[in-house]
Amino acid sequence: MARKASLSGFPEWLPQERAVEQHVLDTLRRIFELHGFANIETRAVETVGQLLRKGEIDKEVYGLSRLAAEESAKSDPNALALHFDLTVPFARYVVENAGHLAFPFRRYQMQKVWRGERPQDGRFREFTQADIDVVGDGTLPFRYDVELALVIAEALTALPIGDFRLRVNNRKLAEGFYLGLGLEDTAGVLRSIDKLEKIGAAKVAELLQTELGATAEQAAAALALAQICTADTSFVEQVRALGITHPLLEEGLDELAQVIEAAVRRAPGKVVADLSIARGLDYYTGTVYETVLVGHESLGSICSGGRYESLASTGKKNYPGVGLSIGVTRLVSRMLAEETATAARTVPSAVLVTLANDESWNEAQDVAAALRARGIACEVAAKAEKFGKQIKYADKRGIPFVWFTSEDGSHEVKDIRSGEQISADPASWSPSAEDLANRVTAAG
RNA sequence: GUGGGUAUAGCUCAGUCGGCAGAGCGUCUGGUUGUGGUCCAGAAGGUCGCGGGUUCAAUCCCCGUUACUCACCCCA
Repeated sequence: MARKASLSGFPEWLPQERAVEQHVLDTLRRIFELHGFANIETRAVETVGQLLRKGEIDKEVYGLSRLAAEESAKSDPNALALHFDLTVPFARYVVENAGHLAFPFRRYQMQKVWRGERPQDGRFREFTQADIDVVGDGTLPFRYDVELALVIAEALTALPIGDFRLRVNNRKLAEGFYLGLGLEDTAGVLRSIDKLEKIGAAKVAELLQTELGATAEQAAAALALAQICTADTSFVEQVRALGITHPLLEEGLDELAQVIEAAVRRAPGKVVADLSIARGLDYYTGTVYETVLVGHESLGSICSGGRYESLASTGKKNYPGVGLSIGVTRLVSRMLAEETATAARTVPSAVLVTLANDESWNEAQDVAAALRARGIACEVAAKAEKFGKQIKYADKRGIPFVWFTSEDGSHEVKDIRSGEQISADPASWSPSAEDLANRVTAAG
């Protein structure tokens, strides 16, 4: 069902596909709000200076200029560009509105973002992210790192996407371990470790020795750490068994253990401690999260995030935060391609009100109005075509019910899936709960 | 940004070793004086991605270009 877009990387869905995406967004919204997250929306545009504050990914950023504008200096920090994620705009928003927000501030945000990447399966240039973050004024209790993992696990469980694994690591743990091991270039080690799944342990060991000057023993220890992956807190013992000590390592072990301990109770089987998770560690300062769909690991992470010790700051003030971002478009594109979930109809209508003759249009509108007044989505046929055609109109759209009104004013409604036809009253008839809305259901 | 593959009907693809362009599915119309999905008949729909070259002749060969696609990079 998933089709190629005319412009690669800028996906557009058919109505039935969009229904699946909307179901995902509705579900996420419901779960996030059940956990008390408030919604905000930020503008699509930020200044270049704001977007590049943290890093050097400028080649991924789409600039914004008038067609008539002169070729202006790209380095102009006041030039405008489309946001490439929702975290950077959120950080700006927090600083700008700090006086109006109550901290810790928890928000969710579901918007399009843009990245000038080479598109591929599951990778887009325009896509939707659904973020939740909590940001504190000055300090933010670690407890939120635990809570967010649970909220995300609950949200993903509510989606018709099959099994997933929320893999959690902690940068302090990894960094402390490498420092205790005597490897100073912790970022370099992490970059190498990140390749573990792709190139294998032997190649990574080689890389660590040739490029980072590690000894064979140090490389082996670093690899041993990365290969630890447990569904409970037993990773702590496994790390200690490697015999490395460092204050930062202890702190990281304690934090990660808190997350896993809570997850074992509240989201059993969904969250694992995976010490090979290294991505994004550059900007994160503690907990890091990454999520894969079981059986679709090659799709990459569908939800990632972590702890920033200074998500935002202004002079004296510092705002630490922790958050995660769900790649809605990536997730939906795979759901559509694999048909793990499908929408029953191409339109919201549950009922098509037919016309017996062209003069009965007003009466048909009365029927439709009575149904709509009770929350039943319906539409009225435009022409008094043969009933066969009117039924076909409904069938092609997946509309389950067709309404007939006789000249004597009596009504009948037909379920075109079963063929069953019964007399009905527009003031009281209702479809079953499943047929009321366009249901999105997981494939069996 | 680097490297490989592909480009023919709305979709999935054939095809001509250079000589008027094909199938299946889908779409539309009719077959039923009114209750669909089957069946039958018919129709519409293509500058063979775009530009140039070779040739009597190019959708086919050559060059360029654009788009799509896969891998790398990076990431949701």
